[in-house]
Amino acid sequence: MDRAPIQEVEQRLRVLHPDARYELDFETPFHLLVATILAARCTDERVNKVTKTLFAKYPDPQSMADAQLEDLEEDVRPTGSYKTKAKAIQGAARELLVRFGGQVPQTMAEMTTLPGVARKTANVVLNMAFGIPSGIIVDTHVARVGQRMGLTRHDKAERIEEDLMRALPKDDWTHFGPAMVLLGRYVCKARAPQCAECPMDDICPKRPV
DNA sequence: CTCCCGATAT
DNA sequence: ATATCAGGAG
Repeated sequence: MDRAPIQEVEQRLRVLHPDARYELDFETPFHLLVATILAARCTDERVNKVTKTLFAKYPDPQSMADAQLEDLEEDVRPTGSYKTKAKAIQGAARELLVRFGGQVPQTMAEMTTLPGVARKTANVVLNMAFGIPSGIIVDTHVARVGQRMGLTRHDKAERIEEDLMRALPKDDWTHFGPAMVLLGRYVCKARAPQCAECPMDDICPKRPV
């Protein structure tokens, strides 16, 4: 077997993680947008620690737009790339105010005009905050697991997403991403994949990635 | 392709 | 001590 049957993978993921959600804490679409921008090359766990205090200080686009950039930088520092990220979340907050009436836009085209937002971030917000099947979340976990299981032979997120979207009915898109993240984070781990305990073991070609 | 940066696993 | 992890912009 050189590739796992993706429908079967999704079926099993449904059983294992029926309510799979992205693990970023948020109360509003704006919070999820900010949290996801901060999640670039950073674990969700660390983002949640940072956003807890961040959202207490800056709960909405207006307060974040008005913040001192230096304060923002200090607040998001533990997530890495803090200067870039502080600028991105403040820039995004200002764009929301100026162009979208203070609301997070609900289309891929609009979302990806925001600083710090490409397809992965846009998909997280559109899928999780609005329930819009804009695409499939492809983060490092989905990419790695997808490659190991032979669900794609590409290594760029956008191409991987295309392969997955082509192979899966739209109804499965929003579930598949977060469920694959869980599989990747706890079983099909980057460093030491736990194949012996993997529910996909019998259908996985185990490609080296 | 390089740069942005910090935390944890080994 | 050092490798590895985690997306987007320019």
